[in-house]
Amino acid sequence: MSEKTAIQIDNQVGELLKKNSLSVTGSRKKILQLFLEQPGALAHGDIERKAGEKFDRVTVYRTLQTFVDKGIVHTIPTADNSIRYALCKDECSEGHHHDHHIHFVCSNCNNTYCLDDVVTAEIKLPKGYSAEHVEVVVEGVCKNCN
Amino acid sequence: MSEKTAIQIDNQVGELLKKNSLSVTGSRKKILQLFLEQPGALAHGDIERKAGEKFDRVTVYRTLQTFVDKGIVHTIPTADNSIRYALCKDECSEGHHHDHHIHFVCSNCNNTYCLDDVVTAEIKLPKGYSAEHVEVVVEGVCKNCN
DNA sequence: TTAAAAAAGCAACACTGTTGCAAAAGAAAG
DNA sequence: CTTTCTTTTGCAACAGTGTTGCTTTTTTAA
Ligand SMILES: [Mn+2]
Ligand SMILES: [Mn+2]
Ligand SMILES: [Zn+2]
Ligand SMILES: [Zn+2]
Repeated sequence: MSEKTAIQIDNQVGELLKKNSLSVTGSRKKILQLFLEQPGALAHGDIERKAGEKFDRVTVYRTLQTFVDKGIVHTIPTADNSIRYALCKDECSEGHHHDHHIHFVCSNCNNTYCLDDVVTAEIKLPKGYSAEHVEVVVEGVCKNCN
Repeated sequence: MSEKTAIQIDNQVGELLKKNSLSVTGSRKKILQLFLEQPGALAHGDIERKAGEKFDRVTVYRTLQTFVDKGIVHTIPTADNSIRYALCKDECSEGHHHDHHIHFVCSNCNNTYCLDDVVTAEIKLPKGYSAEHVEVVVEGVCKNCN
């Protein structure tokens, strides 16, 4: 599959917003575009740098929070304490994320990837503990840097 | 095994500091005590609240950083982007942490535990990716809250 | 086109973490 | 125990991050 065209991305952006009953505004289109035109995850800072000249810092925060609430993006915790955001797959619905994939942070290029196809073995917890959610973050060297 | 006495903890604190060639100071003793007299992990805020009336905020930051550098404590990333700190096992040496255990965050009491005995299966990454470090954080209900 | 609802921008603020520097405390030696 | 040297602490100032209340602007829907 080749690179997506600007038109294709634009259509996808509109669809995504409508599907989630969100009004179509400049900041939402711009930020969603950023996610769609590249494969990895974005830190808040990245987004602010790329969209922030045009939009207020507060708007970026509120837009991302809206996307998380609606199940359009999900957050990825990292060791350096900076939240990353990545697009959810279609199955995520409002207030209920289904992202059970693991995340990979490249120590070289610092990009973060959702590895959707990696299956993780069930974890046997000690007696008395019950799991609700498991978060796996792998740090290493990515495909492009290897 | 019963609860540790104040004397026991005090001895342990002294030993730990000497073993790592750190001078024995009020803040280091106090903060190390906090870790030793309870099983879970501590957020920076916790420590600041419990030790901060006596010590400056900056001192707490610097003390924790020193402990991390020396391999006395290790950090635990969490979904809410607040770093937790927990005591390392004996094998950790300066600049080289060996904590390959998983971490458990209770969604009820909000305590964080190191689960040293849980073994995690090897993760099969896609071609081209190589792992250096794997971080597993399980969220659920802990032994005390179940 | 208009009215109602939602979002954006702005200012102000709280919280977190960092740095430089002077004062205080600790370690080592005599 | 006292002196000297080294390390740590406290303080002040600051940068970065995220939040809130309120007003203006934009979007939506009738
Ligand atoms: Mn993901
Ligand atoms: Mn641990
Ligand atoms: Zn890379
Ligand atoms: Zn609990």
